[in-house]
Amino acid sequence: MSISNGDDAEKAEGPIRQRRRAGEQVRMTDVAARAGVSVMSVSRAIRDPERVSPKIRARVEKAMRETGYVPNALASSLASQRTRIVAAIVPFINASFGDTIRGITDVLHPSGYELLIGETGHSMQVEERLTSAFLSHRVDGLLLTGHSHTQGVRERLRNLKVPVVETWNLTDEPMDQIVGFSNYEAARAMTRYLIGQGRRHIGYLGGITKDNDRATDRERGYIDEMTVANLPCDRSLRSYRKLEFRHGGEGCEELLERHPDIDAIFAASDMLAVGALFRCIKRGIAVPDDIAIAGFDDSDISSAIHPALTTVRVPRYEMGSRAAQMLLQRLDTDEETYGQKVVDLGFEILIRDST
Amino acid sequence: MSISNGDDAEKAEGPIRQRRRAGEQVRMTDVAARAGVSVMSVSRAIRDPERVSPKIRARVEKAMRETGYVPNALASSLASQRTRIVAAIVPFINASFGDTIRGITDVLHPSGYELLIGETGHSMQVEERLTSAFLSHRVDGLLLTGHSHTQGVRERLRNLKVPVVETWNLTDEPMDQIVGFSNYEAARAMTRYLIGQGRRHIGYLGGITKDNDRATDRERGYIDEMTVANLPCDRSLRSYRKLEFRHGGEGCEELLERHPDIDAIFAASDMLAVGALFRCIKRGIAVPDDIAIAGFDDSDISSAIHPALTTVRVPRYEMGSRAAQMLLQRLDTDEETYGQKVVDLGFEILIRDST
DNA sequence: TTCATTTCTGTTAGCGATATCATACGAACA
DNA sequence: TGTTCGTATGATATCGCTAACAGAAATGAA
Repeated sequence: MSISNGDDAEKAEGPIRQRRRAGEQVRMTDVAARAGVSVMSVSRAIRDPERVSPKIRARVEKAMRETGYVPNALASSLASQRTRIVAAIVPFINASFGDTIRGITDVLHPSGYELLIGETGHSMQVEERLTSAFLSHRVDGLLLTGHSHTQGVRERLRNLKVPVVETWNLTDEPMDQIVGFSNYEAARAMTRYLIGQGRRHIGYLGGITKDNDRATDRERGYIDEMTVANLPCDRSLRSYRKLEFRHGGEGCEELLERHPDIDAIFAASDMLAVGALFRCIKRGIAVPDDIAIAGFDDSDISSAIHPALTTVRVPRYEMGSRAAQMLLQRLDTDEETYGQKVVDLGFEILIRDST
Repeated sequence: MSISNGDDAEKAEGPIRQRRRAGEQVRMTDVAARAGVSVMSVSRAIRDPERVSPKIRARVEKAMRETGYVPNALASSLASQRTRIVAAIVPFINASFGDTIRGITDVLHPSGYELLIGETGHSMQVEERLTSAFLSHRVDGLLLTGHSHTQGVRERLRNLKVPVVETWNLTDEPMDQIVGFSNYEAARAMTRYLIGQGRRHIGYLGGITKDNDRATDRERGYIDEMTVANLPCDRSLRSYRKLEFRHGGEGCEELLERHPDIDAIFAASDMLAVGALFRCIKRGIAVPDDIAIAGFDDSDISSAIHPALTTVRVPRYEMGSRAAQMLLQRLDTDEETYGQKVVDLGFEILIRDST
């Protein structure tokens, strides 16, 4: 029997491996040591303070303060299999979706969730890339805009069983749950209103419909209502543009050139409507006397301009907050307690001076 | 020496513990088994395909496809000590900061980074909360708006040694790095221009300065330039509002009431400027003949309205893309290769019809 | 007081990847 | 053909935390 000496002991331990560690990072172990308790007590003191004695809680809090401990959410998520992160994918980060995002965060933050935001630029390909990235990060839930997605997105979400809430439109067959309003019915309602005002030659100024179910449904609404009223709505009466002011002006010109006798323009976005309205004014066309102009979205500007814009109010903020609520209900309760699959928050036609 | 038998072995293993595992989640081990290689080969095939033989690469890719493997970024981040996530904190998600965010993601995404976005609503308290949350998630870098932050934020960032780039303003003493333009000089330049146009009674319509260095600096710029020119700029000539259209109208009324002889309004945001402009038109005040109106930001609408708005163009998109580049340069190179601490992207006075 | 419960606290084994080192395998050269 | 060196692959020990269980302490009932 040999008495092991220093050398042997070292050999027995094998080669010394040094692993890169973040600078001065304080771990839970360090806090535990300092507080003279086990790591589990620290973990509990942070996550569920009610379940440790006041004495331990106090010592842990002191130790955390003294060490400047910042919990590592990665390790926590890996061990607990939940990240407390929700991802939202929107076509564009602008004032409209900004309201929706605000609705989402106003609900998520108080519950301790963070929000990852992705912007597709209206491309389904990008949406698919973003989805994959977010799933890699193991988000607890996903909020999507609209109900048209690639097959790849659908499969991946189904496989990983991530709760999904779609927003900004309705459909009978959501991937999971959907909350919004009927873009189709809203467009029909506005078209019907314009017709009711005696307008007969109504042009449509819409968003680009590729990869965009909201734009598609709004256009369908316009076409269907015009068709029912036996009024013309052929391709020459419709112009598709990106949703920016200057494109509203351009689209307006295009319609006027093709149909000088047009007596109304229904724009599927306030940006386009305002662009068109300014263009009409600049060209000396009276709004609403010569041409009525209606928008969609009730953005800030629509009530500030002169004449104030007739438009569709949509529940931008509510779609976000409600979607987040629906998600949280499923994440924070143990069973899969579904609410309704489809939540219709409605819309409202706001009649102002431009029609 | 005892030979261990089955029983002993079982005893040594202790009680069997079942741990909750996510549903059908495929792990790297599963892919490795299916491909008949080690996990490290799978890891390398994913992260650095050049370093495995084409044969292994092909087998791994096949196995990944067949199993529908989705890499777990949490585990990866925990082991590698990098998340490939960058966080950005903005005061508000609107079109302006939307451009900046687009600049950021356009740079981050191609490099495989994701973006976490936080919105403060112009509250430093919220900024502090968000910072803590993001640090918990061990973001690799942080992009902040402006250079005024709470002491808590500064300490935490210093302790954890997270690279930070501030944006949308300049200062000689950034926390780390800063990229933007001088809000102060821009406001001075615009004020100087208005004075040069012969305006003498210039009102200021600014953002709320609490917790907002950009708003503060713009106001300082206006005041300093007016003072140098020996013109009045006392408190009664200044109105502070939230940056929305309707507040522009209200602010305009307030200034007109207090100073009916005002001959120019310098608004620290296009929203306010446009609101003021519309209000003037509605009240029959000629712009620019009776009152000149200047804005700040060159937002979309400023060139669409009539008369087109004189404003300050600021590098919204570039501030985002450049900030992200500066961050990536430090994250993706091994040494701490700093570029400049302060990057001035400049601004531009756009003279249009409203002045 | 004694025993059965309930409440707290601690021990241990992962969570799913990557870093590090060890080893096997060829190619290149003498 | 044997040796050397560089590259491709594999084994294993973490990363920092929490779930699950076990044991200790406190509480209550008899």
